[in-house]
Amino acid sequence: MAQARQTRAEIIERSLVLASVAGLDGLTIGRLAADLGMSKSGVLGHFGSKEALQVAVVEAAADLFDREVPGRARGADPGLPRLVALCAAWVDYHEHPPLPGGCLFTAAASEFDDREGPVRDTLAALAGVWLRDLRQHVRLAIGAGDLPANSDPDQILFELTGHILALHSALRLNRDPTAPDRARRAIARLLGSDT
Amino acid sequence: MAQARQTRAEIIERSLVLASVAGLDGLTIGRLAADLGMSKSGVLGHFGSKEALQVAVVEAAADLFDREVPGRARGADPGLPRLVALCAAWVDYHEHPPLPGGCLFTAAASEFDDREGPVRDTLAALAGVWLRDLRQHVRLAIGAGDLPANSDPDQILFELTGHILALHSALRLNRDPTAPDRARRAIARLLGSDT
DNA sequence: CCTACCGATCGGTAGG
DNA sequence: CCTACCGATCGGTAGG
Repeated sequence: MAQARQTRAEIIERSLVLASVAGLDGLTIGRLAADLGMSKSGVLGHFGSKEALQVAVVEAAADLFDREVPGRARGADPGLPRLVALCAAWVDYHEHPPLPGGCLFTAAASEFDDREGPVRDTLAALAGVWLRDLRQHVRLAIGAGDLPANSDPDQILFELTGHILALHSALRLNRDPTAPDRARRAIARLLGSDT
Repeated sequence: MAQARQTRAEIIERSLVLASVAGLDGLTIGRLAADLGMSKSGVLGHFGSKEALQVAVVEAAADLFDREVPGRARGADPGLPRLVALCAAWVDYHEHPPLPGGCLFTAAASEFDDREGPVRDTLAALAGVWLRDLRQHVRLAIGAGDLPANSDPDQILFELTGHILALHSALRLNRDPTAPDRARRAIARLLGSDT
């Protein structure tokens, strides 16, 4: 039914908001049902279990990320220009998060990194896809001479993710408004475009 | 009573282990009581509320961090040598965490960064103390000519915490054994001691 | 999608 | 520190 799909989309949308603030565990069927004016079993019927709901929420967060970050950099040429555009969109996404609790990925990764199961596996797989995308443009940039020939792509990715994680932490824990500019400066230095 | 203090210490010790894996919310009075062979009210009596227990656990995690990181760098001279020693101990602490779930601070900060209340306040205050300590040695290093005179101490701290957060993420989510060396390399480059 | 319900567990309290 | 208990809420199921 189209109606069922619509209801499912509404559940996911609300789940993204709740989970971004309270975490994927803090997201409860009861709270979700109350917010949506549904019964608990009505909510659960769309997913089967809380764990399946959590996986669906993580996948929806990935779709959101794809729209907000790669989606906004798609116009830039492959290689360094695309890498720079991706990083700019990535910082913007943290500076102006589409969800009230900020990047659901960053929070969920920290929440599930010590557990086993499908939620953790989904998070790790999606992070892998994103890093592979970035790595490709790092390699193209090196090949084009836009990054030093002796650059280590994985070292660049390591430091890049660090700058983003520092941004997330400085914004949310320290509420430091200078963090986005610090992240942009760090990234510019890393990618050699600070000249 | 000395016995009461001893019991409290045992509760905290067990709490550190449980919370490092399950988070400060995943830490429950019932599980704690069962593990310790106590009643729930016996556990709760030492703290008054779960929130007070969470604050006590965060403070105990700070004591642990102090022993493991600043405590091991205390022999190095103030300024760049101390800064380098602090960073080396910081990476070691993540590579060989004293708790099974890794740095409880990093996990708890992410868990509580969107909430209000004493747990969040305690976490933010302790992070502030640690950054102030680091900042002092960055400044001394600049004053001594061991870091460029035009260095921005807070930018260095931002990038430093990023490298550590990237280390935490790479170790725990990606289970990447090369992460500690990547963190050391990134830090060496940041502090100019990679020559 | 609903009502009605399950056993388990939550944080916390009363009273000793 | 205990027993005994509270109301609330958890994820989930039966049956429609």
